[in-house]
Amino acid sequence: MPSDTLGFESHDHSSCVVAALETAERQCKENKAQLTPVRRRVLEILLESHAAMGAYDVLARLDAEGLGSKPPVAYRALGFLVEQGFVHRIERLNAFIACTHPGASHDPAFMICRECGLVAEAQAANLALQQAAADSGFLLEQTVIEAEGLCPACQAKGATA
Amino acid sequence: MPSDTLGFESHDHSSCVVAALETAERQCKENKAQLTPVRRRVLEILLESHAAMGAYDVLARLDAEGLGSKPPVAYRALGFLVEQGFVHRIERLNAFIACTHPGASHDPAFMICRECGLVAEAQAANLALQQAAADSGFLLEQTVIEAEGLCPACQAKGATA
DNA sequence: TTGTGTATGTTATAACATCACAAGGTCAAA
DNA sequence: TTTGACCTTGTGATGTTATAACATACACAA
Repeated sequence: MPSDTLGFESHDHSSCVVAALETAERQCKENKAQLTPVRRRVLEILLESHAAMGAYDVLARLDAEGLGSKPPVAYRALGFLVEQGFVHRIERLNAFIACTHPGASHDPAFMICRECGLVAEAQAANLALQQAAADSGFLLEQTVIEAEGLCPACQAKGATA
Repeated sequence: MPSDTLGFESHDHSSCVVAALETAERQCKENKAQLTPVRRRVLEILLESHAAMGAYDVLARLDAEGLGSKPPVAYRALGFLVEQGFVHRIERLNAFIACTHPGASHDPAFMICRECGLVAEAQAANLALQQAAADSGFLLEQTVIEAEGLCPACQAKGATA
């Protein structure tokens, strides 16, 4: 039973991958969206590591497997997965990460370790921001919340720079 | 007395520019940092419009004025201004914007109008995120909070797409 | 069988960002 | 006054991220 870290805690990774893929399959069926081989494979690749990956890293994997070699292939698949909510884009890193709880309601926040690159997903709606938006009449459609800092492991290692 | 919008409300723009420049000058003196001509001009350019500008837009202005034509010139000046806290980077837009209240304590949040591109800066510390970080042992150093939606004016215009 | 919609393949290019090295300027220690 | 340390700028080359535009293929229904 292999294990990895997620949300800075260890978890059963193989079952988490399987569950995420099943959820994606089910939700695509419901939405009449097609989880094609490329799209499915990209989701698998992102699920393998819970770290954020750049589009070109994903593309390199696809290329090695003969699934496509040109940027649009990766960007289209990633775009689809983001649309469906299976993958999130991390603006700060220009990178993508598989969603930790697909299907669940979504206003995700991310904690990014600047030392090891691990990214944890949290639910953290920003009430103060919602208040500020309401006060100024701004119609809030989507929010990006990304925190950078040190994960517990890297703090323990005494990393500072 | 010219006026422009900021935070989606109108304000006295010329006095706001002057005040921001004065604050920058003062703070640089205190920090023994040099507000060189290029750096000062970049800050002025960003202050002119309260919209976010890309590094290459800024560079085009510098080039037109004979202050530099190569990307590093713009990126260095912007990097300096961000470091000093006079300018913020908007990750979502890969763009930069002059700080609305330089000198004040900073954990800024931004509201970005997807229709007209106007950006308002708000103070909106995310308590839920701080709680989540504390719970998981993550040391939170910096947070990016960027909301996208429609500003009051664009809502009034009936913009939807 | 033809049209329509969705997905993919491919070329080219746009947009954003940094590296590496040279050159000038200021200022203080020698 | 010179030397060296440090900061800033100039510049060419390159690296990285992302999309436009157009062609092709395939599936399914009219």
